[in-house]
Amino acid sequence: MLNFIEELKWRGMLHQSMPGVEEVLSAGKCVGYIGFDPTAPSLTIGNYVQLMLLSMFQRAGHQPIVLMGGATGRIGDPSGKDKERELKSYEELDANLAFQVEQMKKFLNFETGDNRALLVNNYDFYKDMNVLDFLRNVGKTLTVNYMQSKDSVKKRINVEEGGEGMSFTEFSYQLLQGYDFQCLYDRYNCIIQMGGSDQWGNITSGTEFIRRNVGGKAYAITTPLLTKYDGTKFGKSEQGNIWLDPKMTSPYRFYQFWINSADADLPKYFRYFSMKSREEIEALEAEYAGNPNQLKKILAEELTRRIHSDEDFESAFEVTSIVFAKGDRSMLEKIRPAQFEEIAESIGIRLSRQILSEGVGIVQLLAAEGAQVFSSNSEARKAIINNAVSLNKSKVNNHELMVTAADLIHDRYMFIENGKTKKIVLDFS
RNA sequence: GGGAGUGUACCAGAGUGGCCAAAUGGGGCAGACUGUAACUCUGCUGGGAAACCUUCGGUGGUUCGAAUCCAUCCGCUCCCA
Repeated sequence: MLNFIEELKWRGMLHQSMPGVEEVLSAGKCVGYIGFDPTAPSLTIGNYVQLMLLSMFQRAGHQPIVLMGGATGRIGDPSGKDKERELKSYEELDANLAFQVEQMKKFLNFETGDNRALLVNNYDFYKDMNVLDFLRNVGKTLTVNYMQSKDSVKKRINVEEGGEGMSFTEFSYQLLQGYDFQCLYDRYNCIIQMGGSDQWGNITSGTEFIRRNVGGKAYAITTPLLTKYDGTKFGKSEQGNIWLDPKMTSPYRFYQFWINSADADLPKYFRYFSMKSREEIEALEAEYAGNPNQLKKILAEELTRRIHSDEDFESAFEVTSIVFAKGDRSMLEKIRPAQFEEIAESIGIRLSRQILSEGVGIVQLLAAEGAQVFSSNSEARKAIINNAVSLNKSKVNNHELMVTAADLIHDRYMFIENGKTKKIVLDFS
């Protein structure tokens, strides 16, 4: 069985922890939780780090609780945000929450064992509470002074340093999160809260709640904020966030995200995301020390298989090998129609055949509504003039080129590349 | 309630009557080099083939001409009460 803290340490996933956690954890089964606010209809690859944490916690024999922020999501966590946030509608939040819960089920064991994961919604803690109860039972716990001393609050309040101010609503967020912890402590004997390092302040508010209101002892553990080697935010690609929902980020794009990651980030990513053991990971790193691309492939494969499926990986892998192969139009012609269909499924965009009937300018085609390759004619033209665009594996060097049905592969597809990594199949079905 | 500021493109931020589609930096995209990496260098970064059109919080004015002046409204911040 895993030693939870040891595991976190060698993976570089331990940022801060309260003294005494190690002893408590090694003394036997503990209950711990991580909160997730339903701010989006899918979890992101960033949330996945927290799921890994819960998963390791579970594999170490402890019991994880997923706390869904039905209530806290309605408020908005100010941590790590330099601006007040737009509130989301209740409908949207409820829908998001349902989607995210579905995704969770894939990564934690909610079904069997005496340490099976529990799912709790903090809306249940508040739905029957009125304002006076809140002020007397929750608000009374912490002083404003204490709450103000938290980093996330200080940054926003200190105007000399560019703080933008903060509404009372967001200021109260830490009260909710603190009270959450207390409720879980009461109901499930939950004594550990985990989270990203930006959550430290909120988590320690929770341990204060438990100490003051029920005289208990609870602990905090945080992971370092995962960043890219250049210090920028992890988990965004050119096209935006990397979601776990295949409808929002296709398995192909998910696979490509890892293949495209920087060499310098790889060791860190491997330790954060791979379920492989320490021995396996260290062996792989030694074996492929001079070949980071191979390591990227191994990690990309593992994650695509786990987060999506074996079939999704096979498909993403195959599409990648075809689409990135060197060659010319004749090579595209050799691809079987059935296989082309699979490629189109990953990176295809459907267009009406009609626009080809009389021939269409390459610029107009690529900027066409629905083609989504470029957002305007001039953008498309500039890209072509910059030598960035290929049609059926050959560079387009004339922005007035007319495209006709003769340019179709298998009388149906066109293969467009913008730059080296952006590949699109136009599907004139 | 009183007072002082402030609002410019993805972000930061200059511009204070024409030379402004708007400096500069960051970010983004692309090209060269490579390995679908990084570094470096180069180009592009509102729309339009162009004439020209739309943009500097909103509206309405002044003017031959407004991001720039005036009025008014809205948002944000700070100080006093």
